[in-house]
Amino acid sequence: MARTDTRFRQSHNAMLDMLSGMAPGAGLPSEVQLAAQFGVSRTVIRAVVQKLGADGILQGSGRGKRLLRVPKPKDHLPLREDYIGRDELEARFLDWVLRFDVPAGTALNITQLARQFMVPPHALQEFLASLGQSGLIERRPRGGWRLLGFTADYAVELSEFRQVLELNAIRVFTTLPDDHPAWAALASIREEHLDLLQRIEQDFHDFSRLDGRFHALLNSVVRNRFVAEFQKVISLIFHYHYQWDKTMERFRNEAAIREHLTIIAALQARDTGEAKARARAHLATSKETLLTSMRGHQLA
Amino acid sequence: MARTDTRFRQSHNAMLDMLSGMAPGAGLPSEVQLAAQFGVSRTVIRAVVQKLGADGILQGSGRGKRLLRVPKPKDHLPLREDYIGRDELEARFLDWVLRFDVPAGTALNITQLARQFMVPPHALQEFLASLGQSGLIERRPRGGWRLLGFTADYAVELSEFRQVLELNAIRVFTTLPDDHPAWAALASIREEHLDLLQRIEQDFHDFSRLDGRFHALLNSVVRNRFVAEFQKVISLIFHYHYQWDKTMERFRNEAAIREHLTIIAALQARDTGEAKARARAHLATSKETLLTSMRGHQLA
DNA sequence: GCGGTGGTTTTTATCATTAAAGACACCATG
DNA sequence: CATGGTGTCTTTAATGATAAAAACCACCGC
Repeated sequence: MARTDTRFRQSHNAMLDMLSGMAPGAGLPSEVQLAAQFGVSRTVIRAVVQKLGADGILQGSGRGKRLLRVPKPKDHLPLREDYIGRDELEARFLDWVLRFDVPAGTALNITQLARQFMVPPHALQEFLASLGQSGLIERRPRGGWRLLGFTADYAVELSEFRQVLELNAIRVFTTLPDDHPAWAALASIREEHLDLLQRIEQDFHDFSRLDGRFHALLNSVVRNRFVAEFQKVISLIFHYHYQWDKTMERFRNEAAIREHLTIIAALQARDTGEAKARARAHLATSKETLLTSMRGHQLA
Repeated sequence: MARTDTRFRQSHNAMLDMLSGMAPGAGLPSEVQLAAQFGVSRTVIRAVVQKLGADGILQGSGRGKRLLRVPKPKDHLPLREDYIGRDELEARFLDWVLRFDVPAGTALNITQLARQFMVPPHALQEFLASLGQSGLIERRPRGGWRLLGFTADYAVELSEFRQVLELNAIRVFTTLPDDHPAWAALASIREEHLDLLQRIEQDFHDFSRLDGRFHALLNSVVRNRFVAEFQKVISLIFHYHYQWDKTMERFRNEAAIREHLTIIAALQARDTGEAKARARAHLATSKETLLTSMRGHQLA
């Protein structure tokens, strides 16, 4: 088999479901209508109709198709639920790389990884290529891939780049007109910070997501596809590391919340210099956290 | 045939060349030595030796291989010089997209493009995936690719991103210690600017390359793989557009040189604020040039 | 014992196959 | 005669198969 016939099977079963609601002898809609209804091409519909004819469920051909007998549950075709989507592949792969700190320079094995992640080798190949620009992966001269690894160097450069983007975002933020929706969002997220600070003893775990949303908000005011693209990578990696370093988590998070609040205050006061300074301090601690988290993890 | 046997053919011919310098009856080096010498695996060497044996050039097997007759030029295997490299593919593709302004939203046809660019479809697929993060291309839901196109929006965002990176580079530059080699490079490139200014009437075409090197120097002080990666894309696109817009080229270039010189002067005076301001002005004109160049090209 | 060779396994790039999508022309029916 | 439907065919991209290349291992001869 070449391409998977998932589409055919799904349409087949959907057609059975439709036919179940009809009386024997009733006529069918036209092929074009069926195709539009199921969101597939006419080719698929025709294949389904032909199979149903062979199975004795439909009778006649062309315009004169009629329902011969009501389909039974057994007529449904089983469909294999293999193959995960691209997003899940990304999550699983990063999880694998970051969690089991694969040593830098490891040669990656396409087929093995493809089996491991339950994707066709082809899809993995494409995924690795798309990761190429993130600097985590390198093409070997003659075939194959090499994992450059998530090294301390990488973390430092990532943090520095993040700082460049985020300081720029803050500069842009302070120049926004007062009626810009971002100001309302900022006030709202400030409330959330205060709220979480109140119940920090129990709910300090919630900070990771709040942190992600806060930084996303800051960067959202920069309408730039390149920034957005990098932001995705950055937040992903920081998010993953947050899940590890459990040391002092409660205190780290409380300190981070307070740092966020000083940034918010400076922004609301339209004090660019102060906001930048506060953000610099916050990003510096964030970078340190990332680095110590990595060191701790390498020992484990 | 699955993989191309280019490697085999090259080794085969290289081996013939080596044998030409030997006398009939002479013994051969070991397989491992030959493999190391030609930079291929033993498998290839063994295949070559077997073929040469079948062709009556070598005799015996294993340790006892001897040269039977001196090979003739006709024994050389022809090797197909198809298939360009990855760098040339990148150049050709960008050239195609930027030059023939393909309308935004065009669906790309893998096989057709692969033929057009003389690469195996597989390689093109991987190339497109690697371009995914540059924002020029998008994966269609069910197979295929869509060219998002080099629109005015794209150019604006690219320019803005460039500005963020470059202003940061300038900030870093002014903090460099006096004995950093970048200062010498800066002085040297300043001389080149002055030199070109002298002979601007004839040689204004040389500016494009000088411009590229100037901006590369600025960014080189930021040791960051993400910056470097983006710098590649940016300089590529700006370089391509420089080749088009011939209107006022002589005057544009002279003005740009003078702008460069003011930036250099501010840097050498360690005046961060002034350098940033000058750079901002320069990048603004550069952006305008890019945009007008695009408008002009769309009319053509 | 050591270097070399033969055989075998693993892995990756390409090829051939096939499902899906779309285009076109003809036919039936009002 | 016009409109909508169907049959046939072409094009395209995903996938399984496959061969080349590299790596591994065990054995042999000196």
